[in-house]
Amino acid sequence: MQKETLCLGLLSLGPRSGYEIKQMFEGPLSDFYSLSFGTIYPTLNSLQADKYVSCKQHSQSKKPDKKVYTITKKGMDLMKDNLLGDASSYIRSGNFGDQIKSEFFLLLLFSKYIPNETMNTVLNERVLYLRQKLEQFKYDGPVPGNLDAIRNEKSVSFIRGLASALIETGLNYMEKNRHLLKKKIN
Amino acid sequence: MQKETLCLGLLSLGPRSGYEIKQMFEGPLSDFYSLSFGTIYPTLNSLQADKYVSCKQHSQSKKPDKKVYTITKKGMDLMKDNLLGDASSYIRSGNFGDQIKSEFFLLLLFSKYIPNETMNTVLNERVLYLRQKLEQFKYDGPVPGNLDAIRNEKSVSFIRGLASALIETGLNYMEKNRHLLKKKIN
DNA sequence: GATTATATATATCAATCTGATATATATATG
DNA sequence: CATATATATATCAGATTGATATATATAATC
Repeated sequence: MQKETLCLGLLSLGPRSGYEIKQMFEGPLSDFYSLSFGTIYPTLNSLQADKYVSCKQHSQSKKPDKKVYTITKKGMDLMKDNLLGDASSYIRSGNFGDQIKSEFFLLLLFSKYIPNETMNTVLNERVLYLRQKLEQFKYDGPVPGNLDAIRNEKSVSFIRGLASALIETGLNYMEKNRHLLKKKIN
Repeated sequence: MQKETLCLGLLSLGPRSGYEIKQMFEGPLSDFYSLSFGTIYPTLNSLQADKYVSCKQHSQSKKPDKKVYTITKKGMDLMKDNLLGDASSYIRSGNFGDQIKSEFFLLLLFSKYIPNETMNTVLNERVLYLRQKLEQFKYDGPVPGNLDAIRNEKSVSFIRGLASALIETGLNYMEKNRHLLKKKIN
């Protein structure tokens, strides 16, 4: 999916600044996708130049102006067109997997060259992290204002349910099978 | 993990060409990590220049020479040092998650702007893909020669078991809950 | 039998993206 | 009172990808 479509999609949930879009990537979207500031800000500028979004500058005494972007009708149209195109490309591509870079799995793969105590800590920290993630996905209380819209999306309940189920399976598997990883060669 | 450490780690399983390393990323490693030719070839050249690997040129009548790299003692030492450093960094970083870019989840997220029939195909193809993946992870028969070594790593049985469990959970969840995604706004 | 597609094999590079840094201030923490 | 973190935008060197070039063998399709 193009960065433009993704930014428009997030702005379709309500007006937002670049900083707040980044917060969505760091927060609820962090397990599925991310873009850096170096991509977000130039993308918003180019979307504004082409009238896909409008921008209101909120001067905040002494802090840099907060630029709040609102998606336009033209922007909504482009977003829908692009999403349909992206879905069709996804289907045609034959590539239905996700792009993953997992430091954790690389460490597992080469674990025989890593001291047992170190690998133990790696596994313990991963388990702790997953437990935290599980809580996050199950948590149903209030969230900060700028993250509220995404939380209320219907598709997001489906995704959160899926993520919770996957993490629970992962945790159970690791508890039952981590003894298989003992013993290093060197 | 640095690309150098990763390439050395794969060469520690046995001598290999750059092309064969790429095949590992396309095959058994594809769900955990990947590097492109544009990264692999220059990395191997620099590892060779610094004597971390040696290289034997197998001239094959009319095809480009196959350059088979073998990890040296110096290379094994660097690999182990780096792996220990990487594991320690992983622990200290506080960042225990994986880096993921999932076109599928983005399409789910914005599914209300995508026609029902299109999303249906997206979900069907994803399910088909996951069923295939599951078979792959459970398959215990013979694999092509250059992929044999990684298959026989102890840690890989742990990883394959985990992956199978996760995919099964994902498939079950999607079967039971995909009805929740029906109905689009537009 | 001819053509097309796929596999083997390395190499290079424009375009893209990230991670770091710069700038400036407010607020929380120790 | 000093330090760290959060808000907020912007930029860019360096790293990475995805595409392309080169060359041939083999398998599939027509």
